[in-house]
Amino acid sequence: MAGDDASTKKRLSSEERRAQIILAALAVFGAKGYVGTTTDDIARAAEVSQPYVVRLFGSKEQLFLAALDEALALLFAAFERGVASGDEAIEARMGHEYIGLLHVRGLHQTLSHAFLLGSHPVIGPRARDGFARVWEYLRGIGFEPEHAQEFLAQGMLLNTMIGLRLADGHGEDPRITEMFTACFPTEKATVLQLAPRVDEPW
Amino acid sequence: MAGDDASTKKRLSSEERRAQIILAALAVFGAKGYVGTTTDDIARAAEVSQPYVVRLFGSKEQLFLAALDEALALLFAAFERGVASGDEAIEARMGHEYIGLLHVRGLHQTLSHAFLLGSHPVIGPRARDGFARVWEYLRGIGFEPEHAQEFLAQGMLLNTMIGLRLADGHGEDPRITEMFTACFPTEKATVLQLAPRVDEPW
DNA sequence: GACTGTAGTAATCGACTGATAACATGTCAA
DNA sequence: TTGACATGTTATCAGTCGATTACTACAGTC
Repeated sequence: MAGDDASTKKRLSSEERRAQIILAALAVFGAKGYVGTTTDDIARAAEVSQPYVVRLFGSKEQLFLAALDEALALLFAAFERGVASGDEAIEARMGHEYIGLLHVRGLHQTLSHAFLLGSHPVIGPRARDGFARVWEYLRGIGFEPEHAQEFLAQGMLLNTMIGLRLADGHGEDPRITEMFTACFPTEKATVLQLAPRVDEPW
Repeated sequence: MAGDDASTKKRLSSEERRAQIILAALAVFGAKGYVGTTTDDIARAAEVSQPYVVRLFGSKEQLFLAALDEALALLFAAFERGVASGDEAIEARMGHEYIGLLHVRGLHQTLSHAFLLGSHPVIGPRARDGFARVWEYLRGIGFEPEHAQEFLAQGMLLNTMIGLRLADGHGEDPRITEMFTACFPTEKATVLQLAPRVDEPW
């Protein structure tokens, strides 16, 4: 009951601090987008000063790239777990792992934002490569093109529902309730529990 | 060969001007996002002054809502055409119409951006309602929940590929080429021809 | 052919934001 | 202990942007 509360200012190694800031950046970039997020937003979320965020990563752009890399690394790690785990069909296992990534606040939405930045001279190429690597991975573990396409499509639909904060309409709007039931016949409770809500600051 | 070039400044009714600015807004908002777009960007695209854009719509936020409404209206009009037209399976007809909307520059991406603004106090609710209305429409014309979900998922995947400017990688990156072939077995040429490119200003 | 309402612009401003510079503080080896 | 480097902050600035104000000019009407 003492020692590690918010008021305790502890010095971290730059590596630890970078990792912490990247997680904060995923949450904020996910909620507000690349342009809509200020470096000060992220600094507050990570409980450091704004100039320190800029200095650790060089620029807001570089920070976003670091957050994108982290999101993709976590995504591939989840896929690996899906491949390794047992029982069900592989599509179902991978789907479960993808939903489980909702534990990482803002991950799906940061990916979505990156995927909408195709025109950006720096972020665009990186985002395209990340997406192509996902395709490559799915094909590599044996997905036929049609299955890879179907898996990606379902993933993009989940991303959209998360980014829209649709979970807030579940139980209020019958159309949305029906949608959740149709989209997540077995995982609905999990998604509703893990999905970010509109009233969250990020 | 005379009279209607760019240098000819013609006076329009406010209704006509609004319609013109909304089309410009779809293109620019689609390419740069809500926050990333300035009212001056849209004003230049529509060849009017920046203050006039603000005055006609009240605020940038209201302008985005108008652009979102227009995108949804065009979407439902396309769906109506898909329902009415002949021959193929209804899913295929609707899909063709959705791809045909690529003629409206920025439409798919503006929708995608709106769908990522779920946390926005004003835009979020409108975007959720728009999405729910799409679901409602699909169900209303006879789509079973599973088919509606599949149709939406494929649409979100198309949106993602467009927003990523993936078409630029076709022919260069074999992974991307394969993806297009898998995702658009019959419509690939159309999509590649109509898809916006990275080098477009918007 | 002046009157009047609508279309449209130029000038400007306050708030915000990413980045830089200068400074402060903690930690660890010798 | 002390130096020296890495961690971290305060102060500040130059550029940008949405919005407001004040002004101009065109078109139809009586």
